[in-house]
Amino acid sequence: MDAKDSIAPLLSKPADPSAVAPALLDWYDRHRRDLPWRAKPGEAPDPYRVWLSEVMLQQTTVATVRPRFVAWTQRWPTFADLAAADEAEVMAAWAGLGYYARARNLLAAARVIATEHGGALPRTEDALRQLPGFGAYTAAAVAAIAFGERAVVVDANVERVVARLFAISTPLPAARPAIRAATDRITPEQRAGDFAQAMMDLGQAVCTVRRPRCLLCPLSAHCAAQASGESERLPFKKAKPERPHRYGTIFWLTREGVSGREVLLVRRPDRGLLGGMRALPTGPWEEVQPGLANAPIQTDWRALNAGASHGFTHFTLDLALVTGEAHGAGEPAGEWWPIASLGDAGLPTVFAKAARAAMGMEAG
DNA sequence: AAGCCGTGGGA
DNA sequence: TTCCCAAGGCT
Repeated sequence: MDAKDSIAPLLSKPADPSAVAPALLDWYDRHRRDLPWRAKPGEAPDPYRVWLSEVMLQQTTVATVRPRFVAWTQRWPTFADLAAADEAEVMAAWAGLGYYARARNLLAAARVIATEHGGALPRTEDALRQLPGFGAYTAAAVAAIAFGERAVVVDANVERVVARLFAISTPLPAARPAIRAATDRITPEQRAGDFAQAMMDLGQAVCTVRRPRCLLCPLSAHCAAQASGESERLPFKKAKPERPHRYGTIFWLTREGVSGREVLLVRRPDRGLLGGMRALPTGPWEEVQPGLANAPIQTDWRALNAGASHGFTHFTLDLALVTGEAHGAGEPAGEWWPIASLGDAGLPTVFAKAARAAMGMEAG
């Protein structure tokens, strides 16, 4: 080995980018995870299942997705089944998974696929990119994993692995163009789908955010960050703004229905936070507690010594809980839902929490 | 382009 | 407790 070879890792790049994919694919063939949406070796992938898994896994952990994926594919096993589904049922089936625009886009895309693509996904990245819910990542991932196209797949795992492999010290998100270019350099012509999944498995199990297991890494010999001892510090990230606090009121409005107690639910507007989801009525969410503003009806509201606190991505919400009994005059907007089967309403987590609190108070 | 958009788990 | 983060997309 001459001097040039020995300092190569210090030049902020793998000595030989073309050596990365073979080493990684060899590791993947021995350590790949067995996942419900993943084709077994030698099996043809099912594009519907690949697509659904990619959407469910956006910003969502494998542990959370696994049971939801199984339940979903039992209920809607194909594009055609999903395209024919009722929107309210689809939204309720997504309840608790978060980022609810994903569910709306999933259904919208299934219907476009049924009506304009003969019931099958297009194979190319560019064509996939035109469908609702397909951004740069998902289009590349589906093209590569479902159809074997050579696409450059970059998710948060790949960003981390590649930032370390090439010791890219520009903070995210400014580093994205450089990271994508570097990923392009190590993506193989063959098995691009396995390569992408291998990078993600590696990022999940070995090249982790904290305490990366560099001793177990099949790429350590090629890794610039490993050579310079800065694996755990990369990638750098721009600091995030601090999360503000907001306050609101939940109105737990009940009545005696034909088959037991019922509570008033509303449907949130299609766009915005928790868009299109069933919900408990709330007033505005503001920096100061808004009290009984925008109550669904005028009645004798009673404050409960309970509420719900919930962290969203960009603010924390504290909801006070008030209860009231519907009187005869004036029917409020919304739907009356049997309290005994509230679990079937498909409430987002913040409202499920509040409902539990309200029922606990009433039972106690 | 940067802010909006959920949730649950790990440290 | 609090903070960070995960197979991102949309505007």
